[in-house]
Amino acid sequence: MEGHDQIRSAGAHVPALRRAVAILDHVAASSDAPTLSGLARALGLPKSTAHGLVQAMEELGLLVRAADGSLRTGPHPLRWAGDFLARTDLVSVFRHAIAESRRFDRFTVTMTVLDGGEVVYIACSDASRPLDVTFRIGMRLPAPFTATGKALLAARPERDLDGLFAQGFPAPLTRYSVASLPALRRELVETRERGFSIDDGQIREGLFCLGATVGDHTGHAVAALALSLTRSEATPEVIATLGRSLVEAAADLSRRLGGG
Amino acid sequence: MEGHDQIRSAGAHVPALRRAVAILDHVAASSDAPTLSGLARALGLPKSTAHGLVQAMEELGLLVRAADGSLRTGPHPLRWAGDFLARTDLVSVFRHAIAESRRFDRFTVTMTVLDGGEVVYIACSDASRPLDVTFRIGMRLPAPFTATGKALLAARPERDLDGLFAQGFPAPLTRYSVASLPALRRELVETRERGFSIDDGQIREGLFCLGATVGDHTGHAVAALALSLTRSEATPEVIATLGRSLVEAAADLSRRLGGG
DNA sequence: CCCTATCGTTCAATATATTGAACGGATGGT
DNA sequence: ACCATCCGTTCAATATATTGAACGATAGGG
Repeated sequence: MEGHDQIRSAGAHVPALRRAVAILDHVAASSDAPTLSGLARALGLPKSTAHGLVQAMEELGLLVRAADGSLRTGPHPLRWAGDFLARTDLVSVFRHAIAESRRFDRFTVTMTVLDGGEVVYIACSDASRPLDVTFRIGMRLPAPFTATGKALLAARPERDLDGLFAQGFPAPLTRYSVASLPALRRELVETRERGFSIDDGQIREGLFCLGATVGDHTGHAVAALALSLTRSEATPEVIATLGRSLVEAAADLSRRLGGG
Repeated sequence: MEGHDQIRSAGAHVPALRRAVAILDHVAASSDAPTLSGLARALGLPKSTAHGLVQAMEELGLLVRAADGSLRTGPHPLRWAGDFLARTDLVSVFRHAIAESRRFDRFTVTMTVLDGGEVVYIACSDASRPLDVTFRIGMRLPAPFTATGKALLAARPERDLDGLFAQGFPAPLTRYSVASLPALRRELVETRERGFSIDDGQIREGLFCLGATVGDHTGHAVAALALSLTRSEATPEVIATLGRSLVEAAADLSRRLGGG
């Protein structure tokens, strides 16, 4: 179970906090609202321990309990997520540079940040309708398979990859998903050479995505943009042209964030 | 310090989690990124305890540490906030019913949920520009002073108010802010009679807001809308007309959520 | 240049959290 | 209607987290 090993790993501090995070992750990931006993079972927790945690989490606004006892994520993390988004100013900059400028009107453009070995979606400009940030906030996918994730991982020191995937490489989402850390390393070398990343059907077959990192005032990659098209549209000319445009757009966002 | 009493209250369980939440609240509320020693001091925690908590929170993606040691909120709560927003479907419904329909084009309309004794902003339609959800996500204000907060509190059982403000009534934001729980109760009686709430300069002088609750499929108030205008615009006729429209809009949202 | 103050970090002594066992209640099947 | 199963909850015995004292590093002021 996700996070389960993180709860129990040798030398891990503050187990109550780790368990609470695992509970929230589980509840957020569940399509059906779990009960206290159900999540205790799923996460391998004693019922009385889960009970104490859940009670505290309700008091803190982290979880909400329905009348039938089922549990849902509560409003309190909105405060932290809102601060995270406001602080980095990423979404505002995205809006100005991508969504409102109609720079890539024909394509879906998304922005993500890295969270461990996954990417989290924080902004989206959908070609078919107005800006739809909220739908995507918090959505996550394994970084190795996404264009933004590949761009962000390519910008990280090589040694970081061992730590990010020490507990196992994510299971492939399609038959094109990169299947191992060595194979991912080779892709990242290509990404650095090319200047932008490519996800060719690794998230969904037929979907072709380009990615480029956005740097902050220190130059560090803090987010990445991805542009999506269909595989049939992705001729070498189109890839080169859109890749260049995306890198320029990402550089534009970087400048707006105070980067070089 | 906010949350401080919550950490140490008699019978409080899971102190490590409460402390972690207090740390996140502090970091989210700080305009300057605090250091480990600074937040230990601010929250009355032993440095070694704060150190252990912060290290775990970094590992969990709850906090991010800059090169100079300063701390910021991390990306992980996005997952939970995103689930919370997606699950209730509130923002999507808001978008369709308010933002896209241009129902209240000349006014700012916001939507909040209750989190303890505060409201959290989850959507906003600003008269002067396109939908700007992300700017407001997580922003919070004391519920007693806001139009949405008054509407939500009016929909709660009377006895809940004692619990929500057991640890003290919030300090007024302006000279018009309601100053006590008994006075708030009287306002809520008026709110129920009128069918919508009024914030007359309690958040900011000169700002006049109307509020109405949005119910879910069970009929329970899960969010509230507020419409903002200036005090000079707020003649009795305008108040009556806009109040009615807001209640209708809120009922419309309720129907879209499966309510009566 | 030197000294003081504060930082982040470590670890064994001290303080406290966790949880197994048991309970009453609710639900569903026979 | 009754019984079995599972639920949420409680609490004292058991297991473990917390933290004071100390350290090396860093920064700023004299």
